[in-house]
Amino acid sequence: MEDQLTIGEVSRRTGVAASALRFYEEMGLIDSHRTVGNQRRYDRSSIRLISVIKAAQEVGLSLQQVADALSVLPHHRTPTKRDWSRLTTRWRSDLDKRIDELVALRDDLTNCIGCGCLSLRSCALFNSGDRAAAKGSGARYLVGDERPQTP
Amino acid sequence: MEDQLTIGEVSRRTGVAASALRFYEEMGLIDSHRTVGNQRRYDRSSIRLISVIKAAQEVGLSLQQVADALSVLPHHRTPTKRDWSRLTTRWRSDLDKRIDELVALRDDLTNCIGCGCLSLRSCALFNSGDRAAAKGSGARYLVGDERPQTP
DNA sequence: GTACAACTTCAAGTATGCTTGAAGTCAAGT
DNA sequence: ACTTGACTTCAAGCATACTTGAAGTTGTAC
Repeated sequence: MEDQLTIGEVSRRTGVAASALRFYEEMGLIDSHRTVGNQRRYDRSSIRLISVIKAAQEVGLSLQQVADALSVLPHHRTPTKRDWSRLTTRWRSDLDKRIDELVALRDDLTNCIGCGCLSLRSCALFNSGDRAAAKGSGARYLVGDERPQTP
Repeated sequence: MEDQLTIGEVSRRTGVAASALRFYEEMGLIDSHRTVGNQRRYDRSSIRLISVIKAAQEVGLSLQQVADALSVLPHHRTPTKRDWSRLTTRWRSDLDKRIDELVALRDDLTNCIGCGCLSLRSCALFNSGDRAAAKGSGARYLVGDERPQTP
């Protein structure tokens, strides 16, 4: 065994199915080179990359978003510390935002449990349209059933 | 306008498309009754329920999971405080878990940014297989590229 | 009483993220 | 050399979560 991994080895080590690895390659997320007999061989660094992909998915990014993010990495040379740093810094802020959203949701839920207000119109959970709307295009996840400024 | 909402009204107030509402109904997530002319009419309380569904999706639950969770609510009578409480308490712990996972991921990512270790084998991000594995069936999101106990 | 938007069902289509299967090729051990 | 498991491509299939479109019906406003 040289410093090259077969798709099976990569699959076993990452827990990602071989079919998924081929799919990722097709999507441009990872790459490999071929043996004379046309079989894929992976650098060890691919394992890292795949871990990062999985982490990003965990955060809730789509493969397309991951692909976009990865495009900041130089494809033709080994990424440097700085390259990775740029990427992970970006993701960290996505992650921060996502965590904040979930924490806000948790707080609402907690209040609602405390006050039993799911049957009440004053409940934060059901009047959080403003906060959600203020967040922008995503996350309009909660909408009140009262229209504050209507007849 | 009585205390009954048309599908269009519900759609506008929740931000959920009418087609999605029909879909939810088919999935057994929500229900409605019909006019003499076979059009759907919704109780105001449906808005609440739909908000809860959206919140649950935000947390990362599938519609099936939401359906399962909602099945604890009595379908034939108006849910009480206690009923809602049971549901939201359950989700809260899911949410807590999810937040913990993301926070752990963020910490790893932060460390990795600090140390630039994405090229190093000592990196927490790439050696967190144990922690991830210990979490159970979900979330095996990070796998090291070193096999600690192999030749 | 008629116009017209809003509703109805049902079938098919879309996007994402893969998996499965068929049919064939490669690599490594004996 | 031969076997056998691992690999290859390509097409089709699947689950989730809907959307779209066709063809027809309802409800409200004038």
